Amino acid sequence: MGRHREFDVEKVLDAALCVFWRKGYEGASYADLTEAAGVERPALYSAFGNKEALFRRALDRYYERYMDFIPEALQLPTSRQVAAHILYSAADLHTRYPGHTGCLGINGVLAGSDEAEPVRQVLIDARAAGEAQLRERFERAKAEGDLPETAKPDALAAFVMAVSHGMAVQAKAGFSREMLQAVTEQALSTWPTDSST
Amino acid sequence: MGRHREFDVEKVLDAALCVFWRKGYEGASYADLTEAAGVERPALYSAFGNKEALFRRALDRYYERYMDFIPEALQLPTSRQVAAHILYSAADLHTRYPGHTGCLGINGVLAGSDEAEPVRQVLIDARAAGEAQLRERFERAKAEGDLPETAKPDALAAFVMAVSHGMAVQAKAGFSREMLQAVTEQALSTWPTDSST
DNA sequence: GTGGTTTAGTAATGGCCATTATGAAAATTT
DNA sequence: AAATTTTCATAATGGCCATTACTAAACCAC
Repeated sequence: MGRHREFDVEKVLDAALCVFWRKGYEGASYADLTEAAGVERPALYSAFGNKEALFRRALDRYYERYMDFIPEALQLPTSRQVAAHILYSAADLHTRYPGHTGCLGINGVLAGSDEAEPVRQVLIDARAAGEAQLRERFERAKAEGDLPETAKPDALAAFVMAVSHGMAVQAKAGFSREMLQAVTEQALSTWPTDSST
Repeated sequence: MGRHREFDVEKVLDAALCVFWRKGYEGASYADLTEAAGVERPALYSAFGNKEALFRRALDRYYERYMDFIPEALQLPTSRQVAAHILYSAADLHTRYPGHTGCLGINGVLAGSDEAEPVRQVLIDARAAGEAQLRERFERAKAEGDLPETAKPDALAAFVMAVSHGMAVQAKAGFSREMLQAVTEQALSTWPTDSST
């Protein structure tokens, strides 16, 4: 019973996601969000709670819809393919939409006022979770002989993430996709090979 | 004639630099700045102008005092030493001060409200200038035979900067210096060498 | 010491911010 | 159709923001 919701929650979430992607958490105001979503302020509050909750929902959606290349990559047969898929996909994602370049997780709250600390922590945790998955995948690769005994899975995972994050920063600075692909190729040229093969 | 200034401009600038480093441009309020500097609001305005001008002064100081490893690196004899010096120095700088990790230029304004656009552009330009110097250095290395004919100086410069920026992000997420050094080693592991030597 | 000039510090100003009170409108239930 | 419940939209609220009048104090030249 009661009145029906007149807007599409998913569409509003997509609109909010784009605004946060472009302006970051603190840089995005409710004026920006309502304009992008075409929905009045109180509707956003009643549907999502406060700004932090809205950002978290947008972040979840970001991982679902745009970071799906991570689980894809983890299932590839060799560690090199895993790294290559992640880096090429990141280069693509960070330059795909001229309106919001770079990475939501990084643009979101690298720095900001103390009030944004909880949000910052959420993003740090999300990054750490991704990196942990990658490290485990590389540990498996080492056990399987795909990576040499001398390989350090934690360093390799951190390296792949660092290059990906660095490309996100560069994308925000206006780098072309081709340049980011060249960066990816240079990064992959350092990939260790199993010397016994 | 007239009254003397009672505070040390350099010290105030250092204090402001630290605040911007930690909180970014928009995240730093005048309440933060005056508290850190121990100087009242109007004194900051009369000495530096507005917030943007203060940030620019702090940024200049940042390059002078903390990014001096870039000109140092450019004078080293081989391209590999150049890259190594930059990456190790960045790993060190980004983790040197627990209170303000990462890089001022990146924490500053990766994303934010539209009002911060001019500041964002200043940082983009500063990054681009550094990268251009690096590219020119690698072009020289290629001409000197230190890098092979197949090497792409622009891609190598972008790669070094990407790894450095990525490490800055990771430092902000709490990575240890040791981990960043491992990332650096991985990045340097296949620096192109002149095959004719 | 006095006049002119620069700085210091208090306290204001207007604007934007996230959040919400209030009441009208719409839909479901009885 | 009447009662109830939920959403919608206007407009308010209090807080923090960058910026600045304004007054008092400190210094220099004469």
